[in-house]
Amino acid sequence: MAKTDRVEPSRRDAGEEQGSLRQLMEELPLWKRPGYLIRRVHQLHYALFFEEVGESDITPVQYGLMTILSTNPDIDQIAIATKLGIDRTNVADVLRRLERAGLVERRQSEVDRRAKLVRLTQAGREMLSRHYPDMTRAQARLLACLDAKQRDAFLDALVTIIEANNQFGRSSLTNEAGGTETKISKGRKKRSTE
Amino acid sequence: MAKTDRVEPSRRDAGEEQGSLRQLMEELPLWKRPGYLIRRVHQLHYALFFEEVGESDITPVQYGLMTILSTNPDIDQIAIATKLGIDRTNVADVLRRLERAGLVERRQSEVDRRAKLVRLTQAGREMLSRHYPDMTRAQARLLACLDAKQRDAFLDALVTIIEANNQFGRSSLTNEAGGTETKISKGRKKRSTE
DNA sequence: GATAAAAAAGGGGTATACTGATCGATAATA
DNA sequence: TATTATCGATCAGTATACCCCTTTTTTATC
Repeated sequence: MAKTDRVEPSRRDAGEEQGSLRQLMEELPLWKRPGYLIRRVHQLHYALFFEEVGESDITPVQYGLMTILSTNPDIDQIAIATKLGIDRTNVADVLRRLERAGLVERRQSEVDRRAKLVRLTQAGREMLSRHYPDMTRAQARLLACLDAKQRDAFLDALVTIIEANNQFGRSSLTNEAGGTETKISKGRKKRSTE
Repeated sequence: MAKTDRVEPSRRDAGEEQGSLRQLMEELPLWKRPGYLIRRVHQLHYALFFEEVGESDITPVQYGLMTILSTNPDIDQIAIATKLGIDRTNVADVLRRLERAGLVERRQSEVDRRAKLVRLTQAGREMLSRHYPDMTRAQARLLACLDAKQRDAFLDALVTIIEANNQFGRSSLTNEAGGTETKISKGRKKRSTE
């Protein structure tokens, strides 16, 4: 980690005033915080994905969304959000870009004129197939440093965490299974528009 | 096609046209893709962080940046980017918000007039201390579903992955250790501005 | 059938994150 | 010294991701 980057190495004694905070940090530095580590790994996956799939201008989220469409044609945007685990407004953004690229098409549902049903175009299906090996390679490279047992345990832990916490956030899966009203955005505090 | 919109779970047989793609997806569906799972966990951590620390309008990245400042006062922005593992342009964005909130202050370095040295204000230090328990609680809650052994293995795997892949992305740590010229944004493909 | 509740989509706003490019200051070299 | 290369910061642009709020349509209730 190399404590002394470019900044003067000896410059650390300026933190006198911090006092107890300093030792607080030593108890639980960044590299012990799961949230920090997960953010880093998340970014690494993005970088690997772009390196493997990059020239197609497709992002991991877009690929994931199209994966869902491939097995769920004519789905509406909220159902996509639920399955993908992202916010519904974000789904609309992603779909707009995919539609602009000609990879999906949206049309009004005749049954429910509020809903817009989405499906892959032929180009979308081809894109998905063509880059499937690339996507898989990106996934594999990310975990290449772990042996099979570690890898399984790691994926297991991720799934466990998601299932144990999926009541949080707008993108939870709760609104299809449990019909209680205390589900969406209940625990979120507002960000105070400032 | 277009029968049921809203898409019931049992509605999977509509994917006739996809053919081989469909079975491709069954081999490696979303829930087997580490990148997808990590994104979900990343978002869950954000949600938990906001639930615990939320009323302060502080984000995980901002808290992490201030944590670094607490042990590295008078650091420049590129050094922050290296330590935090984010892009340097993003550091500038985050700092701008923190400065606006009065939590950090920037001043020109006298030694190197290109550099702007950053440090916490008193308000920043207080904020960091005050919400330390909240932040810790958010971290703990995320992994509360794992037992101690799983937790250690999980954190271990995260660190392993980061260290094994840290040559990717603008936010890598490589440019301090290895002095070769092939380091930054070498493997990235451009996104083709469309 | 009229009214109220809920659902789907969209608009507006903000934060994170990265790319490419530029620009001023410093360092290294001719 | 003058030129060149590099470094730190910043700007413009884009994508992801979330919030709140509104509009339109549907469904449920009276």
